[in-house]
Amino acid sequence: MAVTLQQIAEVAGVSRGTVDRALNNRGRINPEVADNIRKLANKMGYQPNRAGRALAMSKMPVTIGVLIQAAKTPFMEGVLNGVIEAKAEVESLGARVLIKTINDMDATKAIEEMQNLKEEGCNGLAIVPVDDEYMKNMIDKFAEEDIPVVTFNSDIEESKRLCFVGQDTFRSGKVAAGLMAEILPESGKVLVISGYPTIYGHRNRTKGFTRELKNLRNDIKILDIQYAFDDDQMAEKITKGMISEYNDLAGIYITASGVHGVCNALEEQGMLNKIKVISNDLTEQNIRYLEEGKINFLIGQDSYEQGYQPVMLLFDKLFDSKEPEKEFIYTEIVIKTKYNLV
Amino acid sequence: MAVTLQQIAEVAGVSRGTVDRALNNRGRINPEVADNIRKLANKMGYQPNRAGRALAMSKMPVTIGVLIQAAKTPFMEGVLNGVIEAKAEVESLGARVLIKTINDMDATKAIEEMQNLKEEGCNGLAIVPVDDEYMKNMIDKFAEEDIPVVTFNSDIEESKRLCFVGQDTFRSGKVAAGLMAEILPESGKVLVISGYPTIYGHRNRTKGFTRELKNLRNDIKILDIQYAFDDDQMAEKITKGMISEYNDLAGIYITASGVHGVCNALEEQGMLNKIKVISNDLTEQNIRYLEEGKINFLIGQDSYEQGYQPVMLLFDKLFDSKEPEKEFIYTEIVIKTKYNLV
DNA sequence: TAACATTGCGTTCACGTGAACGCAATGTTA
DNA sequence: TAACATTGCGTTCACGTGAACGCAATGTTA
Repeated sequence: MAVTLQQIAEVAGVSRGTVDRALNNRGRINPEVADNIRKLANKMGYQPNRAGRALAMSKMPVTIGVLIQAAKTPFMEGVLNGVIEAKAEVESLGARVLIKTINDMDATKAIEEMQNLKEEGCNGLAIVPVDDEYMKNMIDKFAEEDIPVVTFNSDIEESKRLCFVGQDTFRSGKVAAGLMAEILPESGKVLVISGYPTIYGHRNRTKGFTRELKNLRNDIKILDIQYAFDDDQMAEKITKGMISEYNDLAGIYITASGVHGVCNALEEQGMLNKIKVISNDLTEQNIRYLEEGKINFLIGQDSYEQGYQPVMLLFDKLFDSKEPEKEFIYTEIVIKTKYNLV
Repeated sequence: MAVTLQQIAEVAGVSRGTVDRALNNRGRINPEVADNIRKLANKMGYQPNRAGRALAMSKMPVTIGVLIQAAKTPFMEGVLNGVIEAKAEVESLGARVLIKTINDMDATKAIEEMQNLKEEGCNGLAIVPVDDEYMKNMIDKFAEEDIPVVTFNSDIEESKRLCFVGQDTFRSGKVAAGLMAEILPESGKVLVISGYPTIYGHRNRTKGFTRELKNLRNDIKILDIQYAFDDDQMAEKITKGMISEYNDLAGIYITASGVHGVCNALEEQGMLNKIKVISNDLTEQNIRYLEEGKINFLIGQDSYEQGYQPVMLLFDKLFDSKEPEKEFIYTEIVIKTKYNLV
């Protein structure tokens, strides 16, 4: 049977209140007495009973805010599912979770909503940040006021956020390279199409991909990285250009949006299935192309965990004073073919 | 703020006890009154507070038994981690989890341990069953005594178990076929090595694999299925035989143990990297071969979920009277290369 | 030295629930 | 009709915890 505060109090010969003060560092206690009690609690294997704590804290419930884009992509739906599941779980323990969706993650709007959430009583915040100086300052301000902020999906490393939950994008690029190396024929050229080079994740993916592919296949030449800025028409134009320039083009890796344009180009030039295509993100369109066999692999993120974890990390911190184990909590890198979707 | 029994009682103009009787179907209540209260509770969005329930039930705690092999494979460690995590979670709500490991899942021994667990007060059981008539009867007996049994990893479909948590093995075979189709060269032969044909999972994997590969690649000939009975030497002998018989052998799919034998054969005959190898299960040895590039893909199971889910399903059933959503709860089919291990 | 603050403890209240008990009104049996 | 059972409710207790309060002993300030 589990050890309770009362049992510790009896063994220590003090009252329950004193044990409480000792274990929760509330002060107003003789340091020696506190130390003894802590040692005793440790020896007896005391673990606070969550149910008791939850009831006692229901007067001042832990309140977690979640600020998230409203975008209706399968990825975002997965994230939202994770958030909702976590919400149900912590709410059954008396906590509150306020979910705010905004249409586009514009920094000014987001900062405004952060302020609103604070005024609604949030003592912890999970947010998909944008790379913006004011947003960083806002996160730091929250942290200084002892309102921990967890970033997820994207990150501002220099900020005082508690931790980050998301993908290791460099490694994601390496996974793509490993797959490409498996399916490429003997010799040939590979095209890398990146999104905005200013976006950290895109830069990292291309870096991981090119480095590892060079390692694995010295019979393959990687063409200069092309930037399509998440634009399908641009991606299509680039692809067409490369196909006509290099008749031994064997593979294309796209770090971001633009798959539609690439597939259009391949189809028009009759190169579908001849040129291997690997991309990231389980968007609806990407999934359709995967099912149709127009692209070979998708590298996905565990969207559910990216929603679930931030809420839970904040709850553990605010409810149990439990710090996250790591600063970077990387979600699994998922390889998807048409056979293991869902 | 969350709705409580007390609030419902006030609105309904009855006492809290009456609401409790209505919502938990305890009888001793006017059916009309009960019906009204249930409707009201629904309308008010009542969700029982887990913390309150947990405290109230701490006199007769929910007790969950887990019966599991002691094998020290990475897979089993993952399962055990999942069980341990779930244990911590439900114990913090006052429940108890008794974990029993046995060295080999011998039916007689397992049945004995099931009996022991029942005598120790288990009111729910998670078990990796073996295909055995007596075991099936024991599971049925438990079910009849209102002790729900969840099977995981393997299953006895005909039994009265609550549900099964594990892999869809047929689909797992199809995933392997999809990968094989991607990496095989133009034309050639593929060898399928199965474990014991009597084991449901092995049969299903070969079936899924052969059917789908035939679909995808009519330039590829699939050789007659060979049985290595999870034996490395047998697998090695088969592989050597096939290599010398067919000089266009291009791929090998192994449903079970025997990868070591296959790799030995390939190495001796200088065919490493020339013949593609795909197998199942993230054993230590398999992972090493994957890292060394001797095998191309591993199809893995989500071991953690296979330990975590059964305990949670039983807890939800026993604590919240919540039935599992499905009879078959399939864990994700994971594609592993050396780049997305862990 | 009087007035007040701090230290170091014990005690009480409240949180929401399930189980057990109480008890009047009504039904059933011999 | 007396003795007992059942129905239909209300009431109380207990679970473990955090916060607030109480209060004597000791320290600090003017």
